[in-house]
Amino acid sequence: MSEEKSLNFLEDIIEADLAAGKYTSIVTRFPPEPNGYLHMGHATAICLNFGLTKKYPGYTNLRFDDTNPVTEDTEYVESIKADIKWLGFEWKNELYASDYFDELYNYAVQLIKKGLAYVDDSTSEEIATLKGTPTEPGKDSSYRNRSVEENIDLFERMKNGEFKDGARTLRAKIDMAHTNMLMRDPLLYRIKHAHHHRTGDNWCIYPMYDFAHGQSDSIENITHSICTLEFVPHRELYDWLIEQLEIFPSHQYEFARRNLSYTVMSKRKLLQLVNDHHVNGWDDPRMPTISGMRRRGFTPASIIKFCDTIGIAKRENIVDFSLLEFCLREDLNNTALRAMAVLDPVKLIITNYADEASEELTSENGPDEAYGQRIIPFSKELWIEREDFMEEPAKKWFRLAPGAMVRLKSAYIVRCDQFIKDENGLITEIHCTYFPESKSGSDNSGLHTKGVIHWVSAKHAATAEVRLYDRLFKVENPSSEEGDFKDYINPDSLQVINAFIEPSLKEATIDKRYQFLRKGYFCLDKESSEDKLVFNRTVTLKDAWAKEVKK
RNA sequence: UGGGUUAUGGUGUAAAGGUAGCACAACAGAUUUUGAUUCUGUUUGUCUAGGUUCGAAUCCUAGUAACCCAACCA
Repeated sequence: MSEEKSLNFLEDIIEADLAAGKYTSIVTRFPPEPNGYLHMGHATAICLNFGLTKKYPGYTNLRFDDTNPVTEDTEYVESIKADIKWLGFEWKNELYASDYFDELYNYAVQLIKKGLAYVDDSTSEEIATLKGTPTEPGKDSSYRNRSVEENIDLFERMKNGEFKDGARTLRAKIDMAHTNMLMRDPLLYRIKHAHHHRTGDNWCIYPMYDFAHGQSDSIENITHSICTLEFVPHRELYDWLIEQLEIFPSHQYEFARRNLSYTVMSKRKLLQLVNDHHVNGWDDPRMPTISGMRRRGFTPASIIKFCDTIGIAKRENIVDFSLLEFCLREDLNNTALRAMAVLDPVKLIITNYADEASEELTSENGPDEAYGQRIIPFSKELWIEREDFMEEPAKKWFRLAPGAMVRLKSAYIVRCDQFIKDENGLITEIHCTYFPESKSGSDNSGLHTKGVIHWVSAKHAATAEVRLYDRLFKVENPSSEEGDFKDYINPDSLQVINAFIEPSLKEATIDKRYQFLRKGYFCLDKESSEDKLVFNRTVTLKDAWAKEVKK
């Protein structure tokens, strides 16, 4: 089972570290901020961090980066945990940056005592002005040279709630002329009289990302702290703080976040889609959120396979949506139950079949024999797909057409004798004769058809609402187009129809996936009820005929 | 007039001086009681210009392009 696969750059680093004896096992962490729902981008990070400690000795912590109480909430904590579990990963410890608030405070005092941090009374505007720009150096704040005693006193009073929000900050004392903007006396603590989802009202000062993340990594003995590319400039500060505090040296490594074509992947933009009601909530099946994809019918296996296939690197990228669909179909093809449903019905009447007769036919349930068989009722009047009939057949057409024969899946071969149109030219009935000796499994008719179509017995059919989803955006990269990304929303991303389904589908359950023969993969939606079945289309089947038509 | 990161087919990703490979997509064909699946084959690539070398995606020099950094967000 030793399939040779080349290592990505992080695996290279880890194998080198392990080989050099730097570590005997590794510790990674997945550090979401509990201020929104997880999306496909997070899934890559999850697969990466948890995948690494599956492959190499060690473990992964789940750590909520909850240092900004005004945006964070327990609701998100719960959804994040549920999503990770659903993907099938297990964290070693459930931790919170807020668990370390006392330690972080002490670290800050330590820095002050070393003369490496100071309390600044400047306003946010003043700080911004003094910061300079990427091409111009900044200037020192006039509060930069306060004494250690004064700083200790002020910082303690900040903690005690003596000052209003924004009145003062604690800053590291590094270098206001540094070429790296993040080293120009970065803010370490700010005052926020806000209720925290875990620490309540214990604190009114909260550490900034840079003073919480690396220190939390260190406290947890994280060996490989993996984040996305935009944090590259933070690494210098990350290392500086660890060095000055003389704590466990965690190391930060950065990879390029994955982008998916025809969607957006930033929390901010996803939030807009929800707030402006372009979608129906975070778990709308069109959303690239984990919860949306779950509802849509994606399987954990397909998502993990996708993450694995696209790999990991440091360059800009937009992954083809079709690769995700490929991974999805591959998994679903092997696992989905088969059933028949007619989404756009037209009636087919078998003229030589007895009016009141019906019979029970059998059909395979899945991709192989292990799935067994099920019974499907057959009768004189059937629903078939409107698009499976062509009045004037195109070249290479081998479905139903006047005079043409086609196999009804798992049933009989029929020949179209005539069809009926209404006053608008819409075909309402297709009349066929069937060949009794062509019954599936005992066919001795000698007939042969190239086309096979699905059907549902009209008098036995159940009905269901079916939601057909398409890509959310009309363009590959909505964020890089001119104007607002919302201008590129696909107005036809959701189509709701009513379908006729075979009766066995009334027993469908929400944990199962179904292939509606020739139409795609579907799953029951959470809004489904006994009175009204609702199915989501997860993804269509590949359609070679549709391609033929395009030509 | 700064600093950092990155450039390999349409897309993603390998190749640590020695045959540019894999997957998706596209195209062609075979099989098929799902125009699905499966199978076979084909097309397409090393950012540019120089240099080193028997040999360069890889090393050197000079360019070019894209992305990130001036939130009391993470």
